[in-house]
Amino acid sequence: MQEIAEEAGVNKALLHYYFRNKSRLGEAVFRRVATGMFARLTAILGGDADIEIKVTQVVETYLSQLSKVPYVPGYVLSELNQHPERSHQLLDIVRTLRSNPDTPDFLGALSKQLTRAAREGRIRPIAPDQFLVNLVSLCVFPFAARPMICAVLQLDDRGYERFMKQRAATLTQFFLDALRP
Amino acid sequence: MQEIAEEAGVNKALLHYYFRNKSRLGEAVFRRVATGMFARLTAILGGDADIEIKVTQVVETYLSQLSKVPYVPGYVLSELNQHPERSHQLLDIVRTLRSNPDTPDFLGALSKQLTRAAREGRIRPIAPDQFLVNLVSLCVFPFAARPMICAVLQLDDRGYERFMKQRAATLTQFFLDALRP
DNA sequence: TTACGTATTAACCATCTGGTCAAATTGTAT
DNA sequence: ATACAATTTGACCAGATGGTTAATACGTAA
Repeated sequence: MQEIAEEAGVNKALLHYYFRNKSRLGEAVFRRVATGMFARLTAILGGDADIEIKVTQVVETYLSQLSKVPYVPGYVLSELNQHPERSHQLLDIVRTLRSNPDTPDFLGALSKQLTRAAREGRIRPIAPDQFLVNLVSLCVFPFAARPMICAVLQLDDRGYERFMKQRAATLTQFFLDALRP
Repeated sequence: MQEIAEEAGVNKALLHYYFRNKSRLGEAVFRRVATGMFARLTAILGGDADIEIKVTQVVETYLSQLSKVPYVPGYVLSELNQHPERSHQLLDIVRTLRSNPDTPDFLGALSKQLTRAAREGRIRPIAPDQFLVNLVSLCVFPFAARPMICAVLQLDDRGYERFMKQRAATLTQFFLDALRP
């Protein structure tokens, strides 16, 4: 709390005045960050664009958005793994996202879209859950695991940057290739 | 330290006797866990099996191995994101893995294998870095992000279990489909 | 100006935490 | 049995940490 107060140029007691205690402050931060991380995803997937368009948009949005706040995935994952109560909060966030904007049931919409496209022979059949997790894994993991990737691939900062640039150029095609019938 | 000592059924001072201080203890734990996480990966990828076989083996090995210690990815990622010094340690671990066993330069081997298979028209061309990160993302992320997945997909423990079972049955094919020429 | 609610701070407290040390216990070679 | 090193412990300490409170500064409507 002391550290945070200093960083904010403010007295420690003021933090308690606004957030009551440390765990509530942590909750508020998590809520804000996690919401930002999921908002655009559900918005895109809940829309009515073609599945190929959606994939393209998700990849581009995530890679460019997270490039600006690369610490987000690592933070959210750490938080989720270390404080079980965050799971409930995330559930709440997802529920809010689902009701508030114009994305009533993005998972249901996605599901129908996938089965229809498969029936028409435009893509291979795939369970919507697996589709979603595959897509998000490929986009988010490289940010959360940056130090791991740099170590294994022996990249410095510039090397990682190059790697991510190449990724932005190839990931969409990779994913769509996997869906090809 | 107190908590750890109790869990180990031992006096707190004994931990300091063996590990000197908390950060060294953390280092030792990280070293052991991270080594276990990467050993099999480099062993498989450094071998001389066909690329399709390697993919199959990595997926199967990771999904079954991590199912037994599902906290590992989350722990390693958290550790890496919160303590920058872990990056150096991981680099050290990777270096050790690379020299000790019979996997001298698994990345170079993989690279040659991929370009050759692409030249022969057996797979699409793909950069080895992207290949590796794609594969690991798809395997590891679902463990690290379990709470996230459960929240978004609204799964309870049994639902997650079903999801991972289905994943084990479909992931290899998904990845190989992406490589199809 | 006064009055009053909001915002902000300094000082303080209880507790927790990592770490140390001297003493005690155990193992073992002679 | 003795000597000596390795192991294990209880007691203690200094500093850090989350949290509280009473007092002060600030904005603003009457």
